[in-house]
Amino acid sequence: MPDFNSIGGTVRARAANELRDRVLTGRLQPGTRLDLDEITREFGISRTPVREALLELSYEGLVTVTPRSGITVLGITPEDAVDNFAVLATLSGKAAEWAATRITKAELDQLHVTADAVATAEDVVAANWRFHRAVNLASGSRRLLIYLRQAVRAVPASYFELFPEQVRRSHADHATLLDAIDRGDATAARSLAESHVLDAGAALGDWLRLHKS
Amino acid sequence: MPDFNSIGGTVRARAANELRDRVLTGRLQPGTRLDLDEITREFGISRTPVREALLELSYEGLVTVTPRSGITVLGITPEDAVDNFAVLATLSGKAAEWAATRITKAELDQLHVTADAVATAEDVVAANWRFHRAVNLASGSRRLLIYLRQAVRAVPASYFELFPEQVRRSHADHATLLDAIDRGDATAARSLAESHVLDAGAALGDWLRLHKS
DNA sequence: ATGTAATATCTGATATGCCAGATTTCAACT
DNA sequence: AGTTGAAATCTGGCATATCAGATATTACAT
Repeated sequence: MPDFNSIGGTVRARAANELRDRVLTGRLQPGTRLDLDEITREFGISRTPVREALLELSYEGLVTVTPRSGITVLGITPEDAVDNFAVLATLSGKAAEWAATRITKAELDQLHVTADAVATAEDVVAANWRFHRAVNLASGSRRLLIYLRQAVRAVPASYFELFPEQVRRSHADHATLLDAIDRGDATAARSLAESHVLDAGAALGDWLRLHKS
Repeated sequence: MPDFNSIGGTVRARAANELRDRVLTGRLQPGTRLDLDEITREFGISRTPVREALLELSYEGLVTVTPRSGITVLGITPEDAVDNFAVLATLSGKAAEWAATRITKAELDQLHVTADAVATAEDVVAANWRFHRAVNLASGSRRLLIYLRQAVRAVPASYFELFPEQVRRSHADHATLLDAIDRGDATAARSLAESHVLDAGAALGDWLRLHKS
């Protein structure tokens, strides 16, 4: 159990992260009724931050908050997780499309550096992350970034444990995507990015099928 | 000013709607610092629901809440609005794609009825709304619906005042989209839905350019 | 004058108490 | 036994007070 009173950030944010993780990993099963006061006691904090954390999760579609009635875990089924990854793929495609036309010279140079770093990085997952983030940022769309962030948050954290394999396998994808952005080929960039992320989603699907008890 | 204590729904939800509308219509300009207590006084409610409403807006990217420092309006520029519509178009495309393959017989029948209703409806905007909503629901993706809802919320309400024109003009689009779904042609459905919504976004762009003083 | 550190202040974050709508219980009635 | 409705209860919503981090101010030293 995390210590909600000594780490940085707001208490609400930490409660939200912890609860989100529990839902995404299935430790909180769909249909479970949540007791606000119980969470309050467990976390050793007051009701307000817990309540606000759960409201945040409700905006993300992970729980339902029925006014003066109760809070229920909606959860995320394996199908939901795959669906969510498909949406993430779609959004990533749009980001790459825009990046191809809107990217600045400076951003492009930096993107090349970031891409090269993936190959030699200690932490491949983190490096891969930075590459995709750089592409997304290059889209220059504040709105798109909002939706991307939310879609990423709904990916079960445990998936990333097997991600290194996936990252290495998809190394060539990055090169072709970067090339498309270099050429300013928006259509190709979109299509490449979308199928690239979709592949990662398929890997998640395989993993979930293997792990369903 | 709305009466926050007599209408239905939670006080927080009404405060959020009012504040969101003010941001989207530009009555609250980007960069404006918000005073929690001032809003509290204006709305005649306490700080908790106002605070939670603003947190909600922060998740939508409309304001930034800096812990123990201040709340600032991020707002949505005309470019953001068009971008947002493009994202909405992308998501709608995905919804149509899935609908084409996943729709049930019953849903398909109902969709035809809903589509026909647009032509004869009193309130074309609402009827058009129901059609698109029906397509989105037919996608069968809970996750996608979450993102669609959020993208729709970021569309300036005032845009819908000129929407009847737009709806009538795009009537033929619905027919071809419905046909694609009938045939189970996912690729066509996606492409048609996306460009259809994109057209509406272009109309919004034109309108914004005309109205920028 | 300028940089710096102590302090006053400002602002949201959190804790707590009370309230009201929703739900359940249970008893009176048919 | 089935139905209805009133009361008890359960649950989150809202109000309010206090707290703590961030920021601005000011006084002091250089």
